[in-house]
Amino acid sequence: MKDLKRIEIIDLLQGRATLEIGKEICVKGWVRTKRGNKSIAFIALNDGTIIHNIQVVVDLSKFDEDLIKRITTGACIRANGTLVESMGQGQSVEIQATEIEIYGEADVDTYPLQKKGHTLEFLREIAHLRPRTNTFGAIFRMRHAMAYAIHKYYNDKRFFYWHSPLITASDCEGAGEMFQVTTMDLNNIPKTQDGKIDFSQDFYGKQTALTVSGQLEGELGAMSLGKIYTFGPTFRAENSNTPRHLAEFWMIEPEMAFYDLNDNMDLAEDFIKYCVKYALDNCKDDLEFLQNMYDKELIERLNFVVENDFIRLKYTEAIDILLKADQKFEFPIDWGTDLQSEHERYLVEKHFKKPVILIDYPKEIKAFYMKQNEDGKTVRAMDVLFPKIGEIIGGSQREESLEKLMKRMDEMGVPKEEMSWYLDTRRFGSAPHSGFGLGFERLLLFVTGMSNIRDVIPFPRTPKNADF
RNA sequence: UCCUCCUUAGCUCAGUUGGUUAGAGCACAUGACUGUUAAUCAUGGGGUCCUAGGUUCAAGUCCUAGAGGGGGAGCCA
Repeated sequence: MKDLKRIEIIDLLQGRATLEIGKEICVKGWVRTKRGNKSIAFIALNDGTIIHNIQVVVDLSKFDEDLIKRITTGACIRANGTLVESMGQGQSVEIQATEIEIYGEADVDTYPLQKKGHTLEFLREIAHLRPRTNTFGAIFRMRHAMAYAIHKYYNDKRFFYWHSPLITASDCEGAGEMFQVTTMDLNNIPKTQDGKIDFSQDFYGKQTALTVSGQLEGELGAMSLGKIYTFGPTFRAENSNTPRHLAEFWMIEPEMAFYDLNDNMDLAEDFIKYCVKYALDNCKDDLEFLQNMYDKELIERLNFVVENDFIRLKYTEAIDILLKADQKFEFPIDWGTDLQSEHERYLVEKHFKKPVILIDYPKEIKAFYMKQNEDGKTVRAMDVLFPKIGEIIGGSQREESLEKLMKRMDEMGVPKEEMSWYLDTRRFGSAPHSGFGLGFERLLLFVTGMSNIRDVIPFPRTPKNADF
């Protein structure tokens, strides 16, 4: 078989390569469908570079019958052939095959992917094969594009990519049950004399767990490099079984010195709009597919978010709106308690019909590190609420006063001794600063139009599921 | 974790009041067709009715428990 340099299908279909009709080329990829009759076969070939397939046309009189028979849905092949203008509808160019090699067959009786008709639930059970479908190809290409857009956005704004540790010994990073990390023999756990677990014999010499947030270490970066962001995996051991929660997810956490809450909101809004705009500009084919298959208003909704300002609203004002709302809620509206999902949805989807940034929450329902307002009752927190997915960002201006911060830690029972490294930021050269966390998969839910977070990460980790 | 719904062929689903041999579409196999687009047409093979108990002359169908999954809620990103 002639040794030709492989051309990626995206280059064939989008004309990025210098190609001419009549030239002999080579493509490699996985067979999506094969159809035809006694004398001719059409193979739809996909190599993952783009959602569209290249059509390989096979004149059966020129090929061994057994070879063609072994080319089935899912098989991987290499094909040499002449690039020609298509005689059929549906594609502009196709390949008239001259030689075909099968890299790997896919047994028709056991290969689980078919030409049609799979539910997202079924595909979740074969997560190792689902990237070969149109849907998950589109989603994971977009996942990459969003990750790239995030790095580009912050790099262009002179933020530094900062690596907070994934293993941590502080158990007060924020809300959330933690996954313990240990090298101790669980069948023979060392005990101290008073019968407690002796963590001094563990790998780090103390009790450790996977991080639930890189924020506290992120603040150390901001108080030195000025503007940083983290972008890495985050672990929460909560028994959450919802379409919006994962036990292992990715989070982006920018942290900025000299930013007050307004600067923080400006950044959050600009950042999300940039990412959505990036998807619109760079993922057109994948977006159109997802729109056709899953969400008829997807592109319209993305454009709407890019073009319209987010509503900015104080918690207290939100309570007033909800109290006057012409709608019955299951849960009572009461100043001082956190808003329920139904309340957030009312504000975002019914009242404003726009993304909403809620600020100045009661201090009792927010974390210890948030800057206290002068009213003594609220803190400079902000939650960005999106239609369908709810909270996509949570953040705040941080309390920079050592005295106020320590007082709040005492009130909330946060141990100051273990946190002395954190308090040093306030002890030495403290400064106003702010930051937030954006759930990467929740952003992906929004830009892909998917409705279950397990479908926007290759191998979802949830309670009772760590397959693959 | 709570509420609720679901589990029947490889996949998606139907299955009447508890009653004979559990059906369809797609997929697959064979055949037909010189250009298909989820190709079409004909024929054919294919079942632990989620699991374990129970009620009954008789259970895919009713009851109990369990497992897995969906949706909603809580926790949050």
